[in-house]
Amino acid sequence: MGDDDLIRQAGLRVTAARLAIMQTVRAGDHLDVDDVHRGVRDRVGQVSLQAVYDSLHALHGAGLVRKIEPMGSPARYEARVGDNHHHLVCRACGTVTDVDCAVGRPPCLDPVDTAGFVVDEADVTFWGVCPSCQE
Amino acid sequence: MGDDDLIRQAGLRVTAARLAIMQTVRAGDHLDVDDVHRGVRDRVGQVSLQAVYDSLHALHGAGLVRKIEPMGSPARYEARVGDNHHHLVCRACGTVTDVDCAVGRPPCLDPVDTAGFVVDEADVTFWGVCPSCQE
DNA sequence: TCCTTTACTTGAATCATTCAGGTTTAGCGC
DNA sequence: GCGCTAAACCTGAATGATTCAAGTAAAGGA
Repeated sequence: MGDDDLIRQAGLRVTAARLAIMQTVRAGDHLDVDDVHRGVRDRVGQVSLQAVYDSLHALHGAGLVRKIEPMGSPARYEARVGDNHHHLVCRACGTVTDVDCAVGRPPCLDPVDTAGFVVDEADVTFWGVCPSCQE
Repeated sequence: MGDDDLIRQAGLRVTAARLAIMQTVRAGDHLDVDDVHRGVRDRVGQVSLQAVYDSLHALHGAGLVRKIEPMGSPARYEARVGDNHHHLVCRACGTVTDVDCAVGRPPCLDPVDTAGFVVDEADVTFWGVCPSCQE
């Protein structure tokens, strides 16, 4: 299924900007809003930053992109959705790397005591230093 | 050991503001900077907001307070440090609740493939709806 | 008690993100 | 294909947590 169908199926209108956002996010690696903006303009010409914010918000709401917000840095977006993967963030350079979960299945998805909460998402971030920053 | 010793031992100077911050954070429950500021002023009178920022930064760097930043909301601080506990955040009201980890020991602290990262912290946030917001 | 370093103060700046209002356009019904 | 309406997009300004800057005060070792 193409991006246009995915977008339409989510009840959103298909526009050149949104298709370009999907392509950019999919091709990139944990891009921030400016990265996405740049990628979109490379593909379809002038698009306002606000349109990128708005579209990312809509696409995120539809579950087509995932948003992560490592502490202290701007929001980043990725196209890998639905699976239960987590992130390694380098304290030195800020690089974000995907990592599958330790436990085979959603690991911490079931904390022993949920205190009555209805939990629908687990957001796991590992902090450390990446190989190239260890020197 | 009292807060003054903890602070001194971390190589920081002991001031009324910092003692008040420790007390406030310990007495409170995932307070944001304004909450801390208010609590500090209640204890020792006028203290600037920037002093609170600065001291929280220093105390956090020393490992005396923990900082959490749920996506989309201002930073919050808590006094429970060193143990491996995580957080439940309510999507509706933003309440933060402590939760011990599913696995007995640091759970996701060892993702199968660390991609060469030296991991020193795992930050786990569960998103859901709290009991009182479920109505 | 003195001195140096650290903490604190006031005031302004930064920057990601959001809000506001007006204009364009996707995509449905005719 | 034509027109309509809501959604998407635009420009421009505001917000708000956080940080920076430069000067003043005070902690704590000599």
